[in-house]
Amino acid sequence: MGAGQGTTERILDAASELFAQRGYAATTTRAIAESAGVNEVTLFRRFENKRGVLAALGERFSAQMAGRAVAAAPDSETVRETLLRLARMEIAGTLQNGGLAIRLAFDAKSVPEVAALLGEGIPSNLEGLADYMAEQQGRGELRSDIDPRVLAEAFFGLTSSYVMYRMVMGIGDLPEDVATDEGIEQLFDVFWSGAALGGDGR
Amino acid sequence: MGAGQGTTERILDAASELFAQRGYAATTTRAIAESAGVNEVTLFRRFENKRGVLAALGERFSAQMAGRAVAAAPDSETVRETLLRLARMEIAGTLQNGGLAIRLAFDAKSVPEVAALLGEGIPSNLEGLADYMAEQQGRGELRSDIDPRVLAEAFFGLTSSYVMYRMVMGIGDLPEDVATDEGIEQLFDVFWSGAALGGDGR
DNA sequence: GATGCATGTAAGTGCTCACTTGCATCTTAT
DNA sequence: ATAAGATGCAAGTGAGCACTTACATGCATC
Repeated sequence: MGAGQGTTERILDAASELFAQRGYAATTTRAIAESAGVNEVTLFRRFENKRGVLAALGERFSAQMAGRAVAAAPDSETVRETLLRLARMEIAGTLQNGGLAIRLAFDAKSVPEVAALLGEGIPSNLEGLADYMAEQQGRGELRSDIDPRVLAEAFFGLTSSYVMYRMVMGIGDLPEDVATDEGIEQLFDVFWSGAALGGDGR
Repeated sequence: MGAGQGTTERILDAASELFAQRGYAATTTRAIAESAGVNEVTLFRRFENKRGVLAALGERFSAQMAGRAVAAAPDSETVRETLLRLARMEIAGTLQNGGLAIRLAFDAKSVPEVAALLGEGIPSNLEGLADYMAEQQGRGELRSDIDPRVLAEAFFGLTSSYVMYRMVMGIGDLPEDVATDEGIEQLFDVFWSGAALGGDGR
């Protein structure tokens, strides 16, 4: 095949799946190549080295993530709707690449190149959401007796552990359609009822 | 030193810390030995192999866990108190061994021996808590419009991601005293206000 | 049908890792 | 003092891994 295009994609797909399943360090280049149905040498002709595969994956990843900011909330939406939508996006995005982000977040502590790739992604996401929470507290939409960072942590804690349980630890069923799944709304609702003003008489 | 006793403990302590930080596969026996201030050969004289260290760690671990059931709640406690106490115990226990359990839960998918060690630990914990939640729903202590398993998942999701952020990903400050820490109570309170009956008019 | 390009095959290099072996040293109990 | 047991040290073995090199094959285009 002269289809040099598809080869790169197949390698990245295989790498994404294997990294997510086993982590970066435990995934061999041989396994990636085999899983992509490609010779190992081809992998090294396409990418400078194993780290290069990870880097390319990172670019593809952040391209997908591009539209995922809280900021882009239409005015017509209630805060509850915005956060539920964000939760579904968060879960869908993380599920889509097989829990890759969560897995890599774990690897980051032991694998320097992973840390470099992930960079400030997660902390800054957390901070961004905390800012949003604080803003909504100011507007009286969220209870103010709780640190906004705690609210943000609770939010991401629920979404990330939702994916973690299912993709990494194999606990619980995968949702058929993230956009409409009942269980996700229930889980979100526990958070929301706890975070909204008026929920607890505060 | 003829103190053969302390040596084993020091090796296990070092292994626990390193496994938690880097994961099982990424931790070398050399690093364990060095961190324990012991020759690598000594490690292999004390334990049959690397897996043996993990197994010994597992026994010590489940010994510590022994008293950590929800069931042991005194009658004088409210449900809120019981769950908060459980949350603090959960967090303290997981922090104490440096996020080891969470880290190993991740490794389990790629490292068969880790999976064998962890066994059914986490799923059964989840189920046990779900049973408790269902019971409290029956007594009118918790809102009934949410699947008890979702409540259990939300609970463990918050406690485990609390530890995950701090120990594994290095985000946020470590609590000085888990038993009294304010942040933990706030985080729990988000869950509680969302889970309790009457919190949301349901 | 010749040229170029992507891929496959086979073999190998150098490194790190789990784990071993042989011997010296130190501590403790007798 | 001596014997026994725990530890250290130096060196090595075999396996797996990332990555390389040299060469052959197939598919397009001109």
